[in-house]
Amino acid sequence: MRVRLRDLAESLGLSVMAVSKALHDAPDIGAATKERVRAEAEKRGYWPNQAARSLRSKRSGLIGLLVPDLASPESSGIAGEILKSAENAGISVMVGMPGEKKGGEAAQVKAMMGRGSEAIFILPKISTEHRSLALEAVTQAGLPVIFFQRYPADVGPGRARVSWVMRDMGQAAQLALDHLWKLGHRKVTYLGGHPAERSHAEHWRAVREGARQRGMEMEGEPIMAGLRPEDGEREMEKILEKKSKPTAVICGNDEVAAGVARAILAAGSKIPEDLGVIGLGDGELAKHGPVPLTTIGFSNLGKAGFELWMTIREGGEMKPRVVGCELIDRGSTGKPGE
Amino acid sequence: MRVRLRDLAESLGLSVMAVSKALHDAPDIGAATKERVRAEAEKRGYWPNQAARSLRSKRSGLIGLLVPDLASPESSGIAGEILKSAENAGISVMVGMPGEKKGGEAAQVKAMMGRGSEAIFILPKISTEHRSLALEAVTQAGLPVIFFQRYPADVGPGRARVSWVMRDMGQAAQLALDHLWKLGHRKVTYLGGHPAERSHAEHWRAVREGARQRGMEMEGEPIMAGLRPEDGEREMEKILEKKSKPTAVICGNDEVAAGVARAILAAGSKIPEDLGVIGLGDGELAKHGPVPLTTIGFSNLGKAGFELWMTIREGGEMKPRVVGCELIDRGSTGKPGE
DNA sequence: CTGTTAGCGCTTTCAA
DNA sequence: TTGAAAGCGCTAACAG
Repeated sequence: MRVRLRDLAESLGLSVMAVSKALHDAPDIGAATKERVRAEAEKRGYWPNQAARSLRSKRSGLIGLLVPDLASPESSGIAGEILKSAENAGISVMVGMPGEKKGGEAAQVKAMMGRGSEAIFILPKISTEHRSLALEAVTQAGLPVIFFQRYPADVGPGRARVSWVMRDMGQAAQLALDHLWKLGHRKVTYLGGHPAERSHAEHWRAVREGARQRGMEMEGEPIMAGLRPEDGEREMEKILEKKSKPTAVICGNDEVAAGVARAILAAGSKIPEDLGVIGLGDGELAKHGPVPLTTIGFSNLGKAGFELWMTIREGGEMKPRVVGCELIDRGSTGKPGE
Repeated sequence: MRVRLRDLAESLGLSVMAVSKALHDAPDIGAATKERVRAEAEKRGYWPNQAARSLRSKRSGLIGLLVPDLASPESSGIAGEILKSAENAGISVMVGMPGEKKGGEAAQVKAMMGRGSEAIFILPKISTEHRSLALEAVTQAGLPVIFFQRYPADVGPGRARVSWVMRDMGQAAQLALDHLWKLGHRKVTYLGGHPAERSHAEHWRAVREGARQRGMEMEGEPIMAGLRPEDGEREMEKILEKKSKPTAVICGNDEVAAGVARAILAAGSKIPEDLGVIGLGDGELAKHGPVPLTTIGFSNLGKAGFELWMTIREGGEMKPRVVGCELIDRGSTGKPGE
């Protein structure tokens, strides 16, 4: 932290205020002066002390982002989208990854608010129960909160300054079913995720409804046994031992689908000839896992959330948003029994 | 930003200073007073304004982290390790992901310094040429910089306040070669990454040297054609068309190895019976890619870097560090020709 | 068009 | 063991 406004002011023979205004391109400063100031600032390598700035003014140009981890493609993907949007808008981001330590989330949120964050973005963990503590502190302080992908059960649209962006799981289900239906599949199994997880429950429900409407048979109960590849692998092994088998498996995410694919190949069956697999998310494993996966890709959730906040910041509405999706055919689905 | 020290002071009938000291557990405040202050702070939900604090004191408890992206398992992994270490130490982290925009890096670094960052952590992009600009600004400000994984060519240990943590690529090469040698492989191919990339060049060099020492034959030129799965896939297809083939392929990272594995399977060959594959990094694709990969796992680089900084912060040396590795056998290697 | 005054919330320094 | 004074670098509000 070297050069201050005062240093510039002194060497230019101006007041601190004039320099500040010039750098902010205020309308009441002469063009010639502005130019002189800018040149000097450039020459001496000035950059503003944001701590001092946000102590004084309301806008800090800083947001806080809470992530559960960065290992899963889901969270690192969304986090990356947010960081990119933030850079384009000239906004800085503090990132916190609270561990299991009790009160860790609240502590991180307080640190973010203490540094002047204008909003808190939260990528919740799957279990969203104990979220409320952190949320309490934030909303009490009057900061807007944006949730991504899921949100705790106890917040409703009535709650002050809380909003969220979600993926359209209903559309995702329809796309998958349409695709399979057109190929000729009439019997499918659902292999999903965490039942307490609203978006996954919704996905499953939409698949079941959509299948019923089309007159498609759902083989077996929905299997909600986790979202990791090993979960998919384990459950698929069980399915393969049964007499009655589906012709395709709709998965709750790409990781489960990767595990499913591995189990199918390990059993000596072929994809898509013997069994079709369809993922969700278009992540790394959909492209480079056991087989290239037909999957559902969503449009940019992080960007949508960031834009939602920008709207709110300018006084706009807090209405939650839903982003759409498209089917990406990589050949892990085909006509059944071919 | 609600309750201030002043508010606490007023309701407790103390001075602002007494409250500040009590919360900092200063030695010159009575135990009873401390307790009263803490209780009140808790009750009213006080948390400090860090902007004001770092305006006054030297230690801000904030660091800046620059990442090239979060999509690759490499960068998101290290970033996650850093965030976790930071949480444990009660340090906040600003994260920037500069895009291609010119001057983006420098701008982000300035924003970090402007908010009082005590250090800048950099996960460089593969091409480290134009790094110097950002670096210039930081070192000029006297902040320590820690590089992860690679560092620009123009910084040496002589340079003030710059250090780095690296992976021991030599050891990684030795582990891979030992493993293959013991299994009976006598002819291997190297399929690596970016030649301008110091650590990958070093890996390749160590593999070549190690092979020579053991009397192992290197089949073909080292192939440095990229680090993505599609690069590995494409190059492996070429190798498979040749007459003279190796019995195992040593890859520059897990992603390349995943591509290699896919090409081998696509050609109808078996892993490890027809061809062994060995990765590097123990990432997601090593566990859940086309086949489970035998690979080299490194110990926690992010943590090592964070600890290096903590040492420096307490006045310790800036000596760069190197972290070790171990072989993880997941069965993509076996006896040749079996 | 440019400058002055005041003060954001905290901590450093020094006095009581 | 506690408190008063001063000021970190910046900007809102108002004068000139």
